[in-house]
Amino acid sequence: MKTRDKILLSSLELFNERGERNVTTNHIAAHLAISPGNLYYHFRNKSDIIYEIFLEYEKLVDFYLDVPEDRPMTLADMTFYLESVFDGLWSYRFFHRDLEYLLDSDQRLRRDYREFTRRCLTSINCIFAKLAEAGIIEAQPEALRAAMSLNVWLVVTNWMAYLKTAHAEETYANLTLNELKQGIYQVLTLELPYLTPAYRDQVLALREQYRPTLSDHEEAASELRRVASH
Amino acid sequence: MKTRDKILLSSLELFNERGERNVTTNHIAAHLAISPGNLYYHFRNKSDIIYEIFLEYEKLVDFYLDVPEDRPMTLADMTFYLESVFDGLWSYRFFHRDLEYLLDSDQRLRRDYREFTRRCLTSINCIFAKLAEAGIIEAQPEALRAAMSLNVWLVVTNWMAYLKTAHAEETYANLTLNELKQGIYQVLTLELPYLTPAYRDQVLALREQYRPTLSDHEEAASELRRVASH
DNA sequence: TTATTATTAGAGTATATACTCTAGGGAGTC
DNA sequence: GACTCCCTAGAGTATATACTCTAATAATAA
Repeated sequence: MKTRDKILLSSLELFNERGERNVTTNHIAAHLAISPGNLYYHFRNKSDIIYEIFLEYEKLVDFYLDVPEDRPMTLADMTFYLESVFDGLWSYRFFHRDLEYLLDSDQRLRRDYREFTRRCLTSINCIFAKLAEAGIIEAQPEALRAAMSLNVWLVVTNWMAYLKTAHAEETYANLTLNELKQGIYQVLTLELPYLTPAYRDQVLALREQYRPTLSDHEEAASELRRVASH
Repeated sequence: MKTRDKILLSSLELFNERGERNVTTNHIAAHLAISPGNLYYHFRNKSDIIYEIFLEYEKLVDFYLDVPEDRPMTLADMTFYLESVFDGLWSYRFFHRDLEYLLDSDQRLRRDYREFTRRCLTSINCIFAKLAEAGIIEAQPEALRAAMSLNVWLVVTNWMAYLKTAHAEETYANLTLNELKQGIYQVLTLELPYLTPAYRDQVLALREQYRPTLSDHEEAASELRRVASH
């Protein structure tokens, strides 16, 4: 693998683990066992690394949220959207953590992120529209659909912060993808009142699969203790 | 005013304006025209300043969200809760911005904040229960009410970040309290499907008062241009 | 082979940041 | 006056951080 790509990969890994604020360019270089000079040969500065990582993230989510198909939407599609979005969030989880600072230090990123948000909101809106067409949820006036979409966005992008600040017992490090996906339960809660009788039970069953349990966290905790005892 | 209080006040002001990450203890001292030594005479470190500010924030929100009354809840009460919570969020807006980092650097704060979140969620839950008792919203099973409360929390605590990252055209500095309160529109959107016919129209009218308009932002932008042209 | 270009090492630097230390001023008390 | 206690100034420090510079090495083209 090219050094440039290794830098991006390691940066993402370290950012996710420790938070962007706690990871310096020197850390990244040391982690790769390369010199700082080498890192700066490939990237002008830290912002450039972050920006490129954002572009990957953006591409991934844009790909996931693409709503091209002429066929009606199914529950499986909706599940796929939800799962994918939370996968993306997990893979680039450092990003939303320090978002405001990142956008303040890089105007390109601010501009691009704003457009990214706009596209995501449009996609969510579109998904709701197609869910209504498919008879899964009741059709709603455009204004309400827009407000609902925004609420979905808010819940999705804030779910991880909630887990890390309010839920995690020890440090946030032992957050798992499974716990993160319990955000799907919250998103489906938003849809609940709009479901058509024909699909209500199916969606309720789907939602039940993501119901938060204590077990995930307990597993993580006992795993930690196990590891620590060695 | 005592120096100690001045430090807390200035810190809050600077944190809110520029973000905690961009405000050093030296900045705070300089802003007050006191020496760093003086600042460190009153506070052991930066974390202690932040912690004390959090205690104020906590006290304020606990006060706002108190649900003591034996009398049934009214729409006016609900409006008060919503307005107050967003006022609090505004006054201490730096806090949620850097929340994760702050909690990572101060275990006391992490513990207290977790309890704080729990209390807030309980209050929201309680408010929903009393709204149902008062016949403003339909009664819901406990599990659903809990999930709804959590969604309200997620929307409320993430609304500002959304505005600052996705909405603001220039730097986030020109965010206004008015814009922030449009978050109430989003919260009421969550309640919409659960409203009883008796109150539906009233709540819709209330919600309409917080409908996002472009005007707030345009005003802020034109104000900026006016100021800049001098 | 030679010339050129791409990559890398690693020492080094300017700046910032959180925080310390010593000396002393001012106000009240004996 | 002398003593004490609270408060303050301000120079200073250890460390970290983003980033630079030069020289050398590997890869490639002529």
